[in-house]
Amino acid sequence: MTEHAHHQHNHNHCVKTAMENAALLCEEKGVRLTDTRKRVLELIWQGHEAVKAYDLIQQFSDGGTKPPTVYRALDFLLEQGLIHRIDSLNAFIGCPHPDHHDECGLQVLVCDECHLVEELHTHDAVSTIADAASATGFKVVRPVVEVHGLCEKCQA
Amino acid sequence: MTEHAHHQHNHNHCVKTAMENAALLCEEKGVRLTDTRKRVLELIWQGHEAVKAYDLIQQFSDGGTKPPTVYRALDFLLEQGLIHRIDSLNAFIGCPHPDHHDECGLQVLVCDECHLVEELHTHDAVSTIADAASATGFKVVRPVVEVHGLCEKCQA
DNA sequence: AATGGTTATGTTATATTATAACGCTTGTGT
DNA sequence: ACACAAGCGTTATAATATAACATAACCATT
Repeated sequence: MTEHAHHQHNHNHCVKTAMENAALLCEEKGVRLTDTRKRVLELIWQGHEAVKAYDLIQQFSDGGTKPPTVYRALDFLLEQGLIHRIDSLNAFIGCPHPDHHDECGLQVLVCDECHLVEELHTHDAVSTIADAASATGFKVVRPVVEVHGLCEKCQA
Repeated sequence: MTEHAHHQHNHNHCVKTAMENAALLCEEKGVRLTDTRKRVLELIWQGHEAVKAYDLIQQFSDGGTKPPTVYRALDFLLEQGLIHRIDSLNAFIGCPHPDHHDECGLQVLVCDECHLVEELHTHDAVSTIADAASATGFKVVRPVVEVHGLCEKCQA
């Protein structure tokens, strides 16, 4: 059984857990999880698919929420490690375990069909790459692995 | 000695080789390396740093070259494997070995200071990740590794 | 509860990156 | 020469993201 059985799960539980973790983490760090930030995080957690910034903006029911507001919230959430940015999609995804910050960088499987994103934590792989990098004199700061392909569902 | 001694090398040679390889490859594949495409490839090969699309556009001395022209050339060069797109930078880099298409996906070291990009080919790492991916039922199509950090020069 | 500093948000404008759509030109095979 | 496909020019616009400055909310200290 993998960490994420996406097929058939009570997603409300995912959202609830994520929001609780976020609240705790911000409490601990002494940073403020304001309404806007909370709202953006909730919207991102509507599913396990990566979400685009302008989709978030449109989902604000008030209709008056402007790009900078949302981008600022996204920046905050990124800084706190509550979400990740998927560069190859220009999109954002909730982090399921914002508490332990990752030594092995960000590793994600990205479905090209449905944009489902699942995290990996293959520590071996990244240390192999880090070694290769160091061998060339490069100082590794932030390894990112984005594996594109098809999720189980979309392999129909 | 690594593949790229960036510090002190005759870069004209890099460009020349790249252009020759490109010509050969296109010949072989029966696709046309037109003037625009050649020009864009040359401009990208002005250095080993990733180059932004709009910088390319501005570097066309005629001044009349418009975005679609350059983006079409970039699309062509990407399709032929003559360049790579660095998602985390929205930028492009020449591929030093467009002839053998890579089973281990794209792996690059990206300097956050100077945007120097160097390719890796750590086959092990990617197979480790691919295994982990397969274990979750994911079908890997295109693994991408972008390691951010500091190149030798920029570690001052 | 007033004061003042810091943090967060609102607002307007604009920068940056990329593509759609359409018509013309050029190349290629017959 | 002809027809078809591929490439390019041109205009407009979509999609993504940030700068700059004004206002408001928070909160620590008086």
